[in-house]
Amino acid sequence: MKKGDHLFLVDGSGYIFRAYHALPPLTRKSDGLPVGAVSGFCNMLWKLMLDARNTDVGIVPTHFAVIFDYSSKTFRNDLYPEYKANRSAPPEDLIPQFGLIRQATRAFNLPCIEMEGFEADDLIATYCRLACEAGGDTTIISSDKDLMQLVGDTVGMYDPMKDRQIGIPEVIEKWGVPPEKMVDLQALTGDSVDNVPGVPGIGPKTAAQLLEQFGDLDTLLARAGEIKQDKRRESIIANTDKARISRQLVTLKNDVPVAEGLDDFVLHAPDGPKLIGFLKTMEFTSLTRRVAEATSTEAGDVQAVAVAVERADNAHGPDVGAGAPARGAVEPGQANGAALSATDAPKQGDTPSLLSALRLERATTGKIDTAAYHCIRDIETLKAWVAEAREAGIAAFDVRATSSDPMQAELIGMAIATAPGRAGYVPFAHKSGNGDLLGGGTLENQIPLREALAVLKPLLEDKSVLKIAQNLKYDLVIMSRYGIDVAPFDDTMLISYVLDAGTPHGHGMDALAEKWLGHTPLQLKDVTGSGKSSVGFDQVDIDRATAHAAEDADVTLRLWLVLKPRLAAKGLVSVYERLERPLVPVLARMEQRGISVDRQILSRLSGELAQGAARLEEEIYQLIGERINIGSPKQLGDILFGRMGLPGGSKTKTGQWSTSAQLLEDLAAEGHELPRKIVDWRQLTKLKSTYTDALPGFVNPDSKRVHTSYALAATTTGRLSSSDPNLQNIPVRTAEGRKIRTAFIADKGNKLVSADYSQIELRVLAHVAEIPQLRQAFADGADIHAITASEMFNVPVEGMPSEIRRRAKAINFGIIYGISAFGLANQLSIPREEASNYIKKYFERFPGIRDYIEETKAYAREHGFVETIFGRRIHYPDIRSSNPSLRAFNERASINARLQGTAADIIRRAMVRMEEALDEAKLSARMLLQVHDELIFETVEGEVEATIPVVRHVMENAAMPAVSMSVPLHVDARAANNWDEAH
DNA sequence: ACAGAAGCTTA
DNA sequence: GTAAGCTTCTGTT
Repeated sequence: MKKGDHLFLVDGSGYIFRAYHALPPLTRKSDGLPVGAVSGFCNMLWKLMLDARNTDVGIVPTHFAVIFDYSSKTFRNDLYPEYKANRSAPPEDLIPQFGLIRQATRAFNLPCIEMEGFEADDLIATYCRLACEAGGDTTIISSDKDLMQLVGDTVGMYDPMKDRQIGIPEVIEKWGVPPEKMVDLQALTGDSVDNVPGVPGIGPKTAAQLLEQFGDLDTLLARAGEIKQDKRRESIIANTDKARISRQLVTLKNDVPVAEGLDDFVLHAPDGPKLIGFLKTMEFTSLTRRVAEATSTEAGDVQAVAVAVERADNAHGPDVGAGAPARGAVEPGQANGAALSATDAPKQGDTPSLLSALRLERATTGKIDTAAYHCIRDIETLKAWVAEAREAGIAAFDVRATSSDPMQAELIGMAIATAPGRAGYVPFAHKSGNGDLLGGGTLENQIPLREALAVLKPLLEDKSVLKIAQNLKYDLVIMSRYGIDVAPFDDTMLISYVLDAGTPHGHGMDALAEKWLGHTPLQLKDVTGSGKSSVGFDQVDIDRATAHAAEDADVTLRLWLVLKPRLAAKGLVSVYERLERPLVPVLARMEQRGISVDRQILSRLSGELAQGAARLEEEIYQLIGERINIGSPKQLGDILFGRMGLPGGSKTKTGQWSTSAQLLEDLAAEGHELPRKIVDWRQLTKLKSTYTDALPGFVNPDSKRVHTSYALAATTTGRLSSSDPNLQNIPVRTAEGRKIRTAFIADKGNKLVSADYSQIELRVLAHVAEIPQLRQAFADGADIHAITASEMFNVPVEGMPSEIRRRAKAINFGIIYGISAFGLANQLSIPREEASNYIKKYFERFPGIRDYIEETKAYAREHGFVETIFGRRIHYPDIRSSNPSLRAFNERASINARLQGTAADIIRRAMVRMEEALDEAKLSARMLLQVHDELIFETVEGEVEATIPVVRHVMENAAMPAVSMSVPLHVDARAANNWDEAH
C-alpha cells in the first residue's frame, strides 16, 4: 500500500445486525432457509462496490476487506467479566446466516477477516493504523459510535444505509467532542448495550460539557472536586474506577497481531460466475441479474440455469402499475395546466348545494400535473402573477421556510395558485446542495427576498383579494415577522374542521387531498429525504421544490373550492366565521408574544429533583437488592410481583404486570414501603424530565421567551391543544409540581394576570339540561358539589362531612364525562353495585340530567353528530356500531362533547373579543396563554386593577348575544409576579 | 429511526 | 367515565 491508495474496511458484524433488522423478517429461500440478512448484506456490498466505482468525484477503493467478530469472548471479558454480559443470544433465524454471510464475502472475492480474542473493531483499528503508516487513506463502512474514535485526517466513516459520510465535523456535531475524545466521552457515558458501566447520571451532553471544561478524562477525574453540581460531582468521585475501566473497555486495540497484511486486501474485480453461482444458490434473482449485467458474465452461462428464475422475475416487471389506473385521469384534449376559473359567480337561483356541486366539478376537473407548474424567477413575472391574483380576487399560497417552528423559520420561497392547475413557485433563498463548510452558496435566478416581498406584500394585505392557505397560522406568524399582515383569508384546514370534526380522516392536506380530490400530493420527505440524510427545503433542487410547493398551493385552492360552499350548505358559516377564522390571528399574536420563563429557577429545581430522585433510587435499590432500571415498568413489574411476590398484581392488556400509580398507592396503603418510594421517584423524575429539563430548551434565543404552538384543529371537541412545549399541562396539583409554575414570570415592571372560569362545564350542563336546583345553586353562588350531595343524600350543607361532598363531586364530574358505573366505581374505589346505586339516586333527584343524556344519545344516533349551543358539530361515526363497548364509548364521548365543546366555544368567543375590549379601554394587557378555561395575560403593573374588570366582563359575557345562558358564568382573576401565585 | 405501550401531567 | 401532549422504555424498521 502506498500514498494515494484507499482502504475500505467493512464492519461486517455491524452490517449483519443492521441488515437483519432493516429487512422484512420472513425472507426465506424456497427450502425454508432464512436468508433475509444475507440478502441485505449482499445488496449493500454490491451497492457499495458499484457506488464507489461509478462515482466520478467519489472515493474509489484500492483495497477492500470485510471484518467480523470471531466470537463473543474477547480480552475485554478478562478486564471486566460483565462486558456484553447482558447481550442476549442472536435471534434464531439469524444464526444460520452468520456462516452464509462469510461465504458471501468470499463469493464477492473480498477478504474475510476475523481473529479469536478480538472484536472486529480492534482489527479495524489496527488496519487503520497500518494504512495510515503506509500513507494511505481509510474509509470504515459503519455507523457504529464505537468506531468514531478512529476518525481523523486520513480516516473517515461512511454509513451506506443513510448514504452519509462521517468525518471529524460530523462526530463533533453528533457528540460534541472531536474523535480523539470519543474514548473519554464513552468512558463517562458507558453503554447499556455492551454493559460498559460509565458514570451513572452522566449522559452524552453532560460528558461533552465536562470534557470541554476539563480537557480530558484524567484531568476531570483528578479535579472532580471542582464540579459545582452536587450530584454530578459525587457521582463522578464515587465512580472513578468505573470510568477508568470503561475507558479501557471502549478503547480499541490498534496493535492486534494480524495474520493478513494490507497487501492481501488489494481489490480485484468481482469474479462474475463465482458470485452469480452463490447468488443463484441463495435465490436472489434481481441481484443475480444486476451482477450478470454489470460483470458482462456470459449470458449463456447465466441464462441457462436462471431461465425459470428470470421469467418469474420478469413476470411482474412490465405489469407494475397496470393494476392501478391513475385516479382523475384527464380526458384527451384536456391540456395540461389549462387554468379554470376559480370562482363562479353564482347565478340567481343557485342554492348552496348546487354551487357546491359546481365548484366540486371545477376543482376536480383538470388533472393535477406537477410538471405544469411555473417557476417564477424574475420580478416582472412575479408582478404578472400578482396582477392575475388581483384579477381573480383570490389566491392560494403556501410558504416554504427553514423550520416547522414559525418563530425561528426563515423564508425560502412561496407558492401561489390563482386557479385550479394554475400555480407557480417563487424561490427566494435556495442554496446549492451539500454545502459542507459554508452551507452552500445561494443559487442564481431567484428573486431576492426583499424584492419579492415588496411585490407580494400589497397583494397579501389587499382587502379585495382573498388569501387561502392550509394551516394559515403558521404562515401568519412567519409573515408577521417579515412585517406583512395577511388579510383577508380563509384556511382550508379550519373549514374542514368545522365541517368534519370527529370523522376518521384528519384535516391535514394529505388527508383532505385524498378525500376530496382523490389525489396524493408529493410528500415532503420525497423531496427532502428523511431521517439523518434529509436536507433542508432550501437545499432542494428548485424544480423539485416548485413541483412540491406549487402543488400544495394548487391543492389548497382546489380544496377551498370544494369545501367552502359546503359550509353554507350545512349551515356552518357562522361557526367558521365567529369561532374559528378570527381566532387565527389572535393565536398567532399570542404565540409570537410567548411568556418569560426564569431559567435559573428551573435549573435550581432540576438540581433539587435530581437529588431527591437519587436518594430515592438508592433506597429503592436497597429494598429490592438489585440495581434495576426503575423507569422500566417491565423490569419493575417483574421484581415487584414476580420476584418479591407482592400481592394484588394485575396485568395490562399486553400481559405485563401493571405498575400504575393507583395500584402502587393501594399497596402503599397496605403498609408496603417500596411502592410509595417508587411513586415518589416517578413524580420527581417526571417533573425533572418533562418540565425543568425540557423547558429551557424552548426559550427562543432572540426573544428569550417561550413560544408554544396552539393547534386549532387537533381536538374533536373544539378545544385548543398546545405543543412544543405543551403549556396546557404545567403541574398544579402538588406543591412540588407547583414550583414549576413559579418559573413562569412577568417581565420587570409587569404582572401576570390569570383569569379562569369557575365550573364552566357544570354551568353549561345546568343550562342545557335545564336543571332547576343547579341553576338556582349557581345563581346563588353556592357550593355546587355540596348542593348536589345535599340533594342526593339528604344531608344539610352546613357541617357536611367532606367524604360525602367528595362523592357528589365525583358524580358531577362523572356526568360531564358521560358517566358509567364502572368508571365511577374506579374513581371512588367502591364496588360497581354501589356506584350504580349512586347514579340511580342522582337521576331520581335530577331527572333532567337523565333526559339530557338520553336525548343526546338519541340525537347522536340519528344524525351521527352532536352540536354545541353555538352550533359546532362533532361527529361520532361509530355511535351506531354493533360493538357494544365501542358504541358506549361513543355515547359517553358525545355527551361530553356537547359540554366540553360548548365551554371551548365560550372561551374562544372571549378570546376573539378580548383584544378589542382591551384596546377600547386603552389597556396594554396582552393575552399570552390559554389553558381551556383559563387565560393568562401580561400587563404593566399599574394597570392591573383596571384590567381585571375588563377581562372578567368579556369572559363572563362571552356567550352573548348568540346565546343568553340561564346560568351566570363566573370568572376568578388575580395578578402576581408568577403564574403560581396568579392562579 | 420510528411506533406503540405505559405512565403522568393538565382541564 | 371526557379531552389533550410528552418522556421513557421496548421492540421493530
